[in-house]
Amino acid sequence: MTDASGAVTEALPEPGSKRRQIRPKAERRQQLIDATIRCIAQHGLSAVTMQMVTREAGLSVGIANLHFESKDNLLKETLRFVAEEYHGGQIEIMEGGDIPDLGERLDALLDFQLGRGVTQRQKMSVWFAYYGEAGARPVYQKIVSTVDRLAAQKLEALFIQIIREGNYRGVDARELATGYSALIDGLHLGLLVTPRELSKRRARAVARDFLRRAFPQHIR
Amino acid sequence: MTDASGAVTEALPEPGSKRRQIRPKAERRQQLIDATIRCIAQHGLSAVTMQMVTREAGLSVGIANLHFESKDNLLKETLRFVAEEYHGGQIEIMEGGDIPDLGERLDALLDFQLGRGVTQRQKMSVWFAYYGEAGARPVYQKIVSTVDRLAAQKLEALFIQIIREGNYRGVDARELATGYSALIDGLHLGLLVTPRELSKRRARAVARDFLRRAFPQHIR
DNA sequence: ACCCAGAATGAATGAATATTCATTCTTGAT
DNA sequence: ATCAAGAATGAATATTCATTCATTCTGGGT
Repeated sequence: MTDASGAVTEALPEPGSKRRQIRPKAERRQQLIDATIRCIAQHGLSAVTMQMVTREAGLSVGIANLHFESKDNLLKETLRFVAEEYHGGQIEIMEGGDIPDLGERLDALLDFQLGRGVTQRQKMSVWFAYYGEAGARPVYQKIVSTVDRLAAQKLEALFIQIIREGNYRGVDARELATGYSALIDGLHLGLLVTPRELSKRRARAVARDFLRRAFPQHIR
Repeated sequence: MTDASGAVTEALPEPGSKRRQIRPKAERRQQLIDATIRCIAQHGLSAVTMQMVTREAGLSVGIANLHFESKDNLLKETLRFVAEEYHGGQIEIMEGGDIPDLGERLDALLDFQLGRGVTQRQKMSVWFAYYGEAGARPVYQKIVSTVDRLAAQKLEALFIQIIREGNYRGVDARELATGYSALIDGLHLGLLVTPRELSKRRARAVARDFLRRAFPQHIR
């Protein structure tokens, strides 16, 4: 620390800084997972290399195998993170202690699912990159299924409440929940693959229409 | 050909046969594309190698670069084939000279989309493997968009006919078409990633429900 | 002031893989 | 029979990449 400017360089590691920083394991893991997400989004899952990820994270190659045992494991943990972030967010809204009105809660859910946070190309890319491999990799299926099932149950429970409150007839909560989830997934897909044909705005309109047709008293 | 059984071995190349067969270019290309589809379905896009594909096709490694210039190109052509097969099939049904009744035509479409042909894990796997990479690969986006747009137009046209025939009110054909397509994509995804939660049977019920809610006179 | 546990580095290693091309083989025409 | 065109082969090559590990560095504890 013979730096003329003194101790100011301590807090933030400057961009060009080559100084070796020692940080706790948990922090490095997250840093690497974040870098992995960006790499997958930009280059595609099949093009991601360890060198790429560690460079993106501003770290050396060896570190990835220090904190995760292997590339395989890093990819697995990255999927787990994205899956939990997405489904966790949904579940929190659906349990929704902070939004008593059921119609508003539905709207908040829609906002989360097709709003800025999730719809960012980055996250969508990652999501579908893994889906693409899921057919051949049971590990990925398992990670997604686990969180998926819980979210599906919460959605069904919410729909049951709404059906009771609105006294809707001839509507099966379970079937509707399956349909709504599939619709959202399909819209994400459209936003990712054919962004020219499907704007975020229109995607929200389509999803809202689906809900309005099922629960006319609750939506709009 | 000193084979005791005579000239019978001529027609079909037997499984264990090492005899070099010369076939026209178009046939070999298709053979390689078919093998690629099977490999992607079984091992995932990112694990597919040229050796794997050519072995699956029962051919030598050099041949892939003879008929396609590169692995990249083989993958591109495989996507084009799958996309055209899927969307081509849909479009044929939607134009449907052979099915005059519009409700029946919708049913036929649904059959095709969630029936045995398309829903086979193989085809779905391939489909979504590419979707996963599409975020990072404009080439894939372009191939899919091209056929997708045409299918979307045909679907919209069909819905317009149905809306007119049924005199349905407050229904936007374009929006409904977007929603239906997204729903089908989402259901395919569910069948692929969480087959335990979503049976083919239930997927069809969900899609049918969507259509019935929009066009009650035409569906069931 | 000194130490050392363990965090971080990156050159080296070895395995995997796309692509090439000299050679061999097949087929249909002559 | 013979031949030429071009289809098919697969050993060899060059590259890319995950993983290892001997070494260096950091920062909190004493």
